[in-house]
Amino acid sequence: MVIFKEQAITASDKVFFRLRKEIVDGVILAGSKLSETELSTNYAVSRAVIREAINRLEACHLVERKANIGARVVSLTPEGLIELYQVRESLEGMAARLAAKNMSEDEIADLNALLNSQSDEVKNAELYYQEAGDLDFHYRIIQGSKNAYLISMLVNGLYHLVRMYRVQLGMAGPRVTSAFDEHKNIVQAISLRDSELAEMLMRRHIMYSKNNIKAKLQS
Amino acid sequence: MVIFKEQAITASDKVFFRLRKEIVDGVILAGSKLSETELSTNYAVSRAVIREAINRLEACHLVERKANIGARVVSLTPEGLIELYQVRESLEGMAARLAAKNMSEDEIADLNALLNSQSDEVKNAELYYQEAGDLDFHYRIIQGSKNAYLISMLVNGLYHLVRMYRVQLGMAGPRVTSAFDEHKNIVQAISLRDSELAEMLMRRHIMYSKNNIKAKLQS
DNA sequence: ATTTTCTATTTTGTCGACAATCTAGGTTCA
DNA sequence: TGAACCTAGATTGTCGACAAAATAGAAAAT
Repeated sequence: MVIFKEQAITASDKVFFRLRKEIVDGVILAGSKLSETELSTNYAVSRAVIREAINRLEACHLVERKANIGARVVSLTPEGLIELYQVRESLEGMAARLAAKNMSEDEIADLNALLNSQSDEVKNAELYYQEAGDLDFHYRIIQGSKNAYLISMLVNGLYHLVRMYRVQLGMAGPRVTSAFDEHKNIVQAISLRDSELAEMLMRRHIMYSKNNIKAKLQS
Repeated sequence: MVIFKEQAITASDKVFFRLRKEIVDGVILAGSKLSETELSTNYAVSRAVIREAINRLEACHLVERKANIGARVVSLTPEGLIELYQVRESLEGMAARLAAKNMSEDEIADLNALLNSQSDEVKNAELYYQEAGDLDFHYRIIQGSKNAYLISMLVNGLYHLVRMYRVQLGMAGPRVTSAFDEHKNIVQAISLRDSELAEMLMRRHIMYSKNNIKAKLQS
């Protein structure tokens, strides 16, 4: 299990993490207004740290802010989802390409081990896979790219939005096993250091995932 | 000429734009420390707006901040340049693909007109092209993708860093004419609505550009 | 009745001051 | 001599208050 631990140092960090979690999980509703004064009283902290947290949330596209008016949690739309996955396809495709070049043999071995352990879960139909397992897989590829911008944009930026769509649209679909097979093929391409293939497979994988979630959205 | 006008509403906006410009242009040296108190006295503004501006600069990867320590302007390295162009290749490739699908006929006509006007400049060897003309071309493709995330990440995020590398490495190379031809081919692919080709050509174009700037870096 | 204008209230933007943390320099101890 | 430890100074983080702008509601005009 890849441990991606963000440690909160300042009060602003804590509030940022907390707000982000509540937005992703839908505790704070999509589209709702974020009042600085209200949050500062609720969280027992000054408005300055609330403002800083909101600014950071804006930077990862979780809230939209207008000058002199305020900040709102983004609302989830079919168009937004498609645009998000287009960017994912592009960035994670590149990540897979770079991972095939830059991952160490040890990291690749770990990735294979992860897949094997997940294989059992899939056989036992533990739906747990979709949520955490899928994220874990993608995180490792992204980290394996060794590209700081890529990692930052995806991990700190877009992935929370991806999770927000998933959580709030209630993803527990029947795509578990097929996604697992796609993961296996991607890892194989990386093991062979075939960067072209790795990129192509990853792009397809995300495309399928987009189609799946899109279908859910229309139902 | 595409007008991409950002209007400053708050004091924080003004300081952000100004700091960003000075960093990109090298007025504030790469790697140097940004002291909040010093900046607040120099710019005759409170520390709060300086902090907010610095946070925004961090979001577009122009400065790096450490808690309780401070913020430094990023330093330019060969590795950073390569990683930056890898992301550009990925994102702008996707932008070209989407532009081929989503640009209106009018927008494509404008793009062709832009290229024709630039053609004269290139013949007359007005080096002006490289700086503004190239940016203008790429901006239009990005906007033509109609993907809000893509636009935001590139225009608000990475492009200032790209310009920082260009400016501070003194780009005025002999790549003007060949880049122009590559632009022409990309536009042609877009005109034919051939999204696959448009993406591929854009990726190659950025790869060549990377190799060019990398060669400069080593000289 | 509808629209416009004005006013009161609320919300965001900015400021200066205080608290917490880090940095640098010197001192003490082995 | 060198390393660990303290102390003073400077820097960042946080706070509460004021200024400026936007919103909502009532009053006035058509």
